[in-house]
Amino acid sequence: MLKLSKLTDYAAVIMAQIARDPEQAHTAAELAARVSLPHPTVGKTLKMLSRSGLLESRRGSHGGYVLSRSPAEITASDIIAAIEGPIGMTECSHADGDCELMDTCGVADNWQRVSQAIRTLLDCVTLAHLAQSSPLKLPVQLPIQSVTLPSTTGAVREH
Amino acid sequence: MLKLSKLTDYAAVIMAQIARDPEQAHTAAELAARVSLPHPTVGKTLKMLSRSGLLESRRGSHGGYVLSRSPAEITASDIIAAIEGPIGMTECSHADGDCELMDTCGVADNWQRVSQAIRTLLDCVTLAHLAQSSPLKLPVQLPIQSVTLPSTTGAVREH
DNA sequence: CTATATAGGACCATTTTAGTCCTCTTTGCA
DNA sequence: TGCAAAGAGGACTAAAATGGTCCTATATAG
Repeated sequence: MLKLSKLTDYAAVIMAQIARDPEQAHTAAELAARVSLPHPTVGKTLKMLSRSGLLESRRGSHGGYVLSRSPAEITASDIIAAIEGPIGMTECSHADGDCELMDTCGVADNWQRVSQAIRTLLDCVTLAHLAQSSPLKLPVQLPIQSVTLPSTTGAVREH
Repeated sequence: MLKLSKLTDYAAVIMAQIARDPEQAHTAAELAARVSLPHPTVGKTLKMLSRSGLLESRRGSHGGYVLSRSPAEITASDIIAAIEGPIGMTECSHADGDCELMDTCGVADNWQRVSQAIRTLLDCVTLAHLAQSSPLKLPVQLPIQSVTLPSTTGAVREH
């Protein structure tokens, strides 16, 4: 499924909420209510986002969370990485992994390129994009079909 | 991590093996040896690939598996979907999902577009690409930076 | 008829994930 | 100065997904 974990999903929703009202500090309780999710869970998510430097927190009464950068400077990659760690499709895709199948694998290199492409794609999607409702137009949608891939007879196949 | 499951990983490696010698039928035992993975696991993976129509199987002695189409006509999407089901980053990304957060979410639409972009990307990568060792050049790598995104001040951010 | 394959599914162990809770610290304000 | 409102950190548990094995049935070649 190549799916995000639930927490990552929550994180995106929460970040978008904050992004829509970036001036004020938001408490976990407030966000939990807005997003209809249990307080402890939202709290946990916020802590993770904060630890990764995507949010700044202020403790004590009148505390809460604020974005640490503008929504246009926070990417989908950032959010995903904050919750799930480095983005990569395979074990070996974030270096120094000691996959014992290296020899027999024969696929690693190209998987890594695919991983890289996905990362690049996610780097292009900002929180500002996610938060707004207007359609986000991604570069891969049409142009990709016309790009020349390294020839392997037939190559691109349309769906 | 946005990671493939181990089985999907195996599937890719196994498919690549077969693709490199597409004329012959390959048995689970043979492939297991080539790929240094336990026979039962390889068997299970092959069954899944076969059930999804990516491989044809022949039973009985001298049986085994063959690709059901040419390597250029089998995509990374196909392989992933065979093992993990439909590709999508979020619950709601493959329609009819009844996510109760629909209202409060406000992010769904754009996530779906991102999912779609990834799908498209994976549709462009064929088994032929994966199996060969020469570098696969994907369209998103450089061009994306120069593409105009729907304006949200600043938009693309480089890493 | 027998040896060699796959088909299908049951089953279990392990890991990952989600979610909760408790205690400690910081901060604003009466 | 003391209290209430917040976050920080981490321990813990329950549930689900994953990986892996095994068993029985079926097909096929010789």
